[in-house]
Amino acid sequence: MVERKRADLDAVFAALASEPRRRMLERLRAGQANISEIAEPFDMSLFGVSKHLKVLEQAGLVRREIVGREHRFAAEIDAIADAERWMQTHLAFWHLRLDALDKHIQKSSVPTKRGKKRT
Amino acid sequence: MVERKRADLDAVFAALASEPRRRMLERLRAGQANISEIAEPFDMSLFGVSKHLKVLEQAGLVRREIVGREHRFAAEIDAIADAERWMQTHLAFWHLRLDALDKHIQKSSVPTKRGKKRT
DNA sequence: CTAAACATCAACCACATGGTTGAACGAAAA
DNA sequence: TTTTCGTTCAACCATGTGGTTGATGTTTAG
Repeated sequence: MVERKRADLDAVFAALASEPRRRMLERLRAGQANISEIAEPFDMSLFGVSKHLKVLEQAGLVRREIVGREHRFAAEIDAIADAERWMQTHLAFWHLRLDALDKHIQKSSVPTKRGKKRT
Repeated sequence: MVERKRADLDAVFAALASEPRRRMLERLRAGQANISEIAEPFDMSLFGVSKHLKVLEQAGLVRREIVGREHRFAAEIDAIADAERWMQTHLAFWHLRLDALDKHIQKSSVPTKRGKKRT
């Protein structure tokens, strides 16, 4: 197995909790880019963009490759996949519970007041 | 259509970017609970927990129902589903691109130096 | 060599976040 | 009514975040 370090969910979710950063990720879906290119559509200082990219990098959402005087960034998939897994699990448990509730409702649809509901 | 207001992704992701809050959500998968019950496993003041729950509530991740002197919380699914959708989309684009790259590699596996790669 | 391009650094500001405490308030139980 | 329970409020503190600027450092181009 690839000894990939488990993504820090706190960092991943925090990095995603910013519209500019999500847009930068979307930008990188089209291929790699350097900071100036990434900064282009934003009304923000270059250094501001650089800071955002550092957040994404530390969360493992992008990879930086320094080539001469430019820093080229590329989207990274594993971190986001980990976060997605947490959500999937959460949703799965949720649906399990809804199913259970459904069954419960069907059972107690008989109007005899026998079952004591705790809620 | 249910006129459900689009979840604010910033708020949802930010709310999820905290281990205590994720644990609280996990707790609520087992059913609703009031603040004291939710606070039980945490080494934190009641008011601290209350603040976390407010964050979850404002992100639309939980629903609060005031019953007498207690505030009962229940997990809410739509907001998380929205965030999950963003991730799904992101991953989908990613895989599309990987597929395209695969094809490109297969094409250019013939050693004639015809295709000009821009990267 | 000199100049331009790409990016960083340190310092700063304003504001949000995560946590505490002690006082207070409304509802329920005695 | 008095007490207790569940929770909020205001105030406070420390730290993190999002943004700026001006100076600096490297790499490439002229």
